[in-house]
Amino acid sequence: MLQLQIIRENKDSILKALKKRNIDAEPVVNAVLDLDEKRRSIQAKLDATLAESNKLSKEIGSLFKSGKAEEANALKSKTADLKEASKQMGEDLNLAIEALQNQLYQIPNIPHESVPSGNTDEDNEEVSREGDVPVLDDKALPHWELAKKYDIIDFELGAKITGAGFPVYKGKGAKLQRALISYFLDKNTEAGYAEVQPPLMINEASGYGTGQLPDKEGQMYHVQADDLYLIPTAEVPITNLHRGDLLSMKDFPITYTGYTPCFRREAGSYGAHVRGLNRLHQFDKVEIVRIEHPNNSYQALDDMVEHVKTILRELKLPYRILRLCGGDLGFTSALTYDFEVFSTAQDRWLEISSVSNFETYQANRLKLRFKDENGKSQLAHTLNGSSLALPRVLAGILENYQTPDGIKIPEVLVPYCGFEEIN
RNA sequence: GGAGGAAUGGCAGAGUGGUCGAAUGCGGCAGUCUUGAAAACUGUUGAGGGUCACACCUCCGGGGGUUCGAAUCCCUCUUCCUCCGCCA
Repeated sequence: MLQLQIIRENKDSILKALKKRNIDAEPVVNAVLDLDEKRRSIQAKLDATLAESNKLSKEIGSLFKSGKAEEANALKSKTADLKEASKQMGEDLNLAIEALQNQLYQIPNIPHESVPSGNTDEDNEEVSREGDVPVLDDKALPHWELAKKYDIIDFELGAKITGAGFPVYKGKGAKLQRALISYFLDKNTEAGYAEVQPPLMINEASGYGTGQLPDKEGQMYHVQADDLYLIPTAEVPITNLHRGDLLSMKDFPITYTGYTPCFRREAGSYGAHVRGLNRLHQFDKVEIVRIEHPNNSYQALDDMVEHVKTILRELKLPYRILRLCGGDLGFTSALTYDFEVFSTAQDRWLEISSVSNFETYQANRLKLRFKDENGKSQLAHTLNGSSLALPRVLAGILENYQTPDGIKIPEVLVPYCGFEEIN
């Protein structure tokens, strides 16, 4: 959520920046400014009334103390009107605050200046590309065929147990998945990220904190009986670890990594592009999260990008990095780099990581602040990235490492797997 | 699930109806001392709103109530602790 003060002071530049997202934010920004004005005016009146009432109370108190009960009782009657008025104003104030909040929730983050303009994923800017795309023979199969051939992932079985998009990993497929999780976590902890295992369900406050609510309510599974949501990503519980915190400078940087399953309803997604592992309702992901001083957050973002690169290099998967354009940028993000692995057998790029700086957008909702060098509290910056999303890495490995005789295991994973080939 | 207890500033911890936004300790910051550091000593230090700046207002887990006045009394919810039951 954008900071009110910044909206007040920079309306024009905010509107201009939001145009990169192809939205005209003027109506909502105007509504925010009006409601803010309204809120302050109600607040001022309420404060004056309360001040008067406080003053009377003190007088009454001192009159009682000095034994002038009669005068005190006379004053009491004067407070009734004030009380009634302040009650009404309090209700008006709450309504104004709520309305203001609702409008603020509708304004997305301001794109970073480096974000290219554009509407769709086709307008994303490729910033680098690395790795060799293997040359496969004509009999190369997409991963869902390979999964069946070697009996390592069973989509139908998962559909029986739960539904489409909930695969069952079997045998070496399950082991490979576990190997990847361990490998990712090891890489991340070696790089200094502290490992955590957060809850897989979150409450409403956490959902609002990182911005999944109210914006993406329909994308999360909601457990009605307890009013909890299944996490769509570890970003939510891990970033919320510090909701409400007032940090000191020496706490920075705060860095975490965590493995969790992720649950996404993905309502309305069908067709060839969501086949196999390409898009699931439940999938595994290892996440990295950082909380940073504002001056350092873009350096941190670069560090995260570099870190993910080293993993993909070790896995020897061909990848490219995209800087998301305004139209494709997530609601809460200021700058996002997507990593995509080239799947030879499908002849397409698969998104396997998304690394973002949210600047103060989430921190504002989280009330995640720190004391700066002047002793002032200000909002921290939050960042996160996948390192990595398992299914598409798995798809990439299966497809790119296939041979007529079986699927080779990337060298770095062999110690984790305990075998060199799936056949 | 049942019975009790608790929730206070960055942390610990006093405070049971009227200058309490809140003692004290730790921590933080500034200074004295020191070649430097530590120790010691002195001062300072909650958050948010509001204002050009003051004033002023709000906040003692959340919500509601009693009262002229609530951290303090009542109701309710949440969370934590102890005991009992159940259980991976």
